[in-house]
Amino acid sequence: MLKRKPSLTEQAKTYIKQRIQNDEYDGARIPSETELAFQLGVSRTTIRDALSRLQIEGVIYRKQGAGTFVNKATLQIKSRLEEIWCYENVLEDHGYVPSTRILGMRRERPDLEQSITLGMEESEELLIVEKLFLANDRPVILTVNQIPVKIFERPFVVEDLHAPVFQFLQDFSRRRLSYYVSEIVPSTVSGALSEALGLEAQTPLISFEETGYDEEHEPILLARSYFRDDLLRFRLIRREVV
Amino acid sequence: MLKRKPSLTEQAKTYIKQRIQNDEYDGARIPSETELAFQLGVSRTTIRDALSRLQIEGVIYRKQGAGTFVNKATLQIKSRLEEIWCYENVLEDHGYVPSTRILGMRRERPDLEQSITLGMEESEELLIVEKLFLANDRPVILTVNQIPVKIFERPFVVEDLHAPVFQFLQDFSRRRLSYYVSEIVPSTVSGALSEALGLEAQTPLISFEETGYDEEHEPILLARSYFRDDLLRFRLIRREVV
DNA sequence: TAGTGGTCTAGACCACAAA
DNA sequence: TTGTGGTCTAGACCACTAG
Repeated sequence: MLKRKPSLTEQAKTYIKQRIQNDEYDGARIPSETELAFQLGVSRTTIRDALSRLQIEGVIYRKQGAGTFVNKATLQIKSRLEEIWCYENVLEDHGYVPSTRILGMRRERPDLEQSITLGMEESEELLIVEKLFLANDRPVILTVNQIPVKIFERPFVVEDLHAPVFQFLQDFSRRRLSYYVSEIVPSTVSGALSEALGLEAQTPLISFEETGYDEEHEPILLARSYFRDDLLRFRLIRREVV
Repeated sequence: MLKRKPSLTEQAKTYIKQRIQNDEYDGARIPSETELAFQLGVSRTTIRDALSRLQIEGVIYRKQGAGTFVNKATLQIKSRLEEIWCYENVLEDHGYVPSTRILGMRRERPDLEQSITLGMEESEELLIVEKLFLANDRPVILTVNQIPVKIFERPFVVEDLHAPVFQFLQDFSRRRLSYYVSEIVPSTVSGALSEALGLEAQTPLISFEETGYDEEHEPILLARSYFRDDLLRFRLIRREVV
């Protein structure tokens, strides 16, 4: 019934997820693992693997002895904090048309903290990019990215910076962005920031202080992002342990 | 080598995690799955299951063809936002001695929004609890919990409110808190809040607006929490999809 | 090429929930 | 009691990495 490549598990996951999104399992109950295995002609282990991944995503939950169910509560959650990867998608999920504007690009020597965090020599330079994200042409997110110049292996122009950071790094450097460790910091807008985001001074807002790592778990970028929370809300699900 | 109950997977996970924390796998490389299976006298599937859970927790990462490695970058992260379950533990993780003070407890009629979110009748009442968390006797977190009175099945006194909410609900109601959906909201302190947390007015801070659900995915509590971010920082790991 | 993690199978038994 | 998900086994082959 299914073919190899992508993996059977991946295909099974997609199959089930689509049926959930099409509301084909009305009443929230999903067929049993044995039944699904028979339907797709794969082993129960493969189905269990697919369901486990959907469970991690929060799409379904299981009750021993009872069955597997669609998680209606979390189905509507748009931007789950842990899953935010590129802001364009977040804005789309909120129903906005995203666009970007490059406010500034320059090279600078890192300060002590930056050079330590990023493992740079003093003589190296940082590329600093200030980028504004707009939702339906209204400013919502301002990001400042700081990337060691030495990781680039191809030249680029300002227009290339409109692409999502991970895309930009993939295209012009030899390192790939794998994950961020983000710290949530409260602040208030002031000066240039209030102008860029179109907010009155002293408005409270949320910012992320982030370090981006590559697949080798080496830090490759520092970022600071500021959000207009009246246009954008972040949600997350908090559970007991794991 | 291992006995049943708790599950072999759970025991294997604990075994590996402890060895990681004791730094017994210096150089970051963990024995191969086959090797671990042999050492513990279980099947490779069991080991893989244990490792998968550790991977989800961010403790290890795997590279096909190369091996399994300790994730040094995330090992130091204290309060991962997704895993926050009770604030006492968060404070302990930060190295503080936690304590609590009940600032207020009263019953009120819910407003329209509250009654809709919690599925209450207009005639029902809400229990409202204001609780202050202290770290080494300094105020750090203020929470306001709102719980429908009808879910309680045993009487309680003010002292019982010092227990973590999930514990309190478990002991005195017939519903169990299963997870929160939290929204992150920026705000500034004012009035009673600034007094309780010992902050100057207008200091920016982070708050959570939360809805707590039971195991049946029915909402059972509303909460609002405010944090002093100079004493407490929240971190999270953001990855691509899942 | 050898060894690692990734995928997959077929089958077994257990724990739990609902009828 | 029946059927569900939870755990576990033994073994197979594939995809990838490193020496």
